[in-house]
Amino acid sequence: MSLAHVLLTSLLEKPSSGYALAGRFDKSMGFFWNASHQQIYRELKRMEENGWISSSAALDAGKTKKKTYEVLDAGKNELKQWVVLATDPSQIREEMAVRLRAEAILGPLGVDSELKRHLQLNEEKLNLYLSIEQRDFKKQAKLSREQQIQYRVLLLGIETQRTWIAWAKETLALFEQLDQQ
Amino acid sequence: MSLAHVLLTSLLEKPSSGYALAGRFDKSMGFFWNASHQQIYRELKRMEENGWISSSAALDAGKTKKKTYEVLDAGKNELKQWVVLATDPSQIREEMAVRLRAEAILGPLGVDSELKRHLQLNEEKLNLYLSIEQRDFKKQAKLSREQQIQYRVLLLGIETQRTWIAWAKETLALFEQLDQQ
DNA sequence: CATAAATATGCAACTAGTTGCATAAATTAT
DNA sequence: ATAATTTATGCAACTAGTTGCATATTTATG
Repeated sequence: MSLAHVLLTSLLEKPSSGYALAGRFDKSMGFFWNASHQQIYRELKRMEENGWISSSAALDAGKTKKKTYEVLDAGKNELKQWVVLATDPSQIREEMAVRLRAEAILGPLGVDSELKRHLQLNEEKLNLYLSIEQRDFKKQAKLSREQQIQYRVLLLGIETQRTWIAWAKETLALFEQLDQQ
Repeated sequence: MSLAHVLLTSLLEKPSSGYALAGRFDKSMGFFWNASHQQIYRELKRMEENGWISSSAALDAGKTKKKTYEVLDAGKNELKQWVVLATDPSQIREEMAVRLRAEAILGPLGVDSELKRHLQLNEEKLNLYLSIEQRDFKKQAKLSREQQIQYRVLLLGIETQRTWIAWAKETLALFEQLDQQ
């Protein structure tokens, strides 16, 4: 299981409530591993039972039911072990590839409209990544070890988006060409 | 659900037994959407109950319990609908990105060895894709509509691998540099 | 000041995916 | 001949992930 490890990493970066973690998943860690709030709450509960994290009433206690979670030593050790564990690369799930193969065999169905939509979404995502790059990594002259590694992670996102976008544009060009015949 | 649609596409490309589908998932469709044989058998059963596919004893019946599945009209219609359905791009799950962020925050743990191992695996995968490209798409002068689309799908795999490999090499270079300090 | 939106947590029921095991015939190797 | 491997299908139990709902406070908006 990895959601636990994602949450441990996120909590080490900044102790937070379940709600804050869920929010953060829309902007940062969630680019590479997403989860719904229900999944997060359930997992946090399990992790606390395991003794990996501890919860305490937040500073604004009384106002809301907010709990702040912190990583315990047992959680740190678990994460350290996991980081170097030999695991095979996780399976790719590229739905668009399957759709194209269905389009190839079942004749013109019009996947290109969905491809266009995804192209736009991915262009927006790339722009978001690029703005984070500007904000967090381009303004400073010197990056810390931590920042340099975090930048590498962001760059994987940037390069992956660029590749997908270029591929989608060429693929759309092919469909236009095929339609003209 | 999409496994059903992956199987429908695969069966349209070639009517097969569950075992053959599972085998094919290691070489072709499985590059973009993988499933275990248990999942495949269970899903085929459901699809038959839905009236999307029909099974018949294979030609070599008597020898084995093999069943050959074929796509029915209802299955074709289901697939046609699905292809143009507006769905958001599926979530990325890049475990290596999470590991790097854990490494960034918990100090040097040695992720680079696992990164190296994945780099090699991904180089092997790229070579496999390139050999398929040679075999299926580079030798012929003219490609059919179907083949041109299938080639686009393979190219997504090739470009994705190339991007990941280049990124991993640069990331390993960073770790070497960080280690020297 | 009322109401809409955001903050905050969680249960229950479901679907999808994984792991471990069981079975049996056919083919290949020793 | 017999042992090992490959072909072929499947159940049962589990873990992971999704969907729909329920609840309560706090803060912004008209």
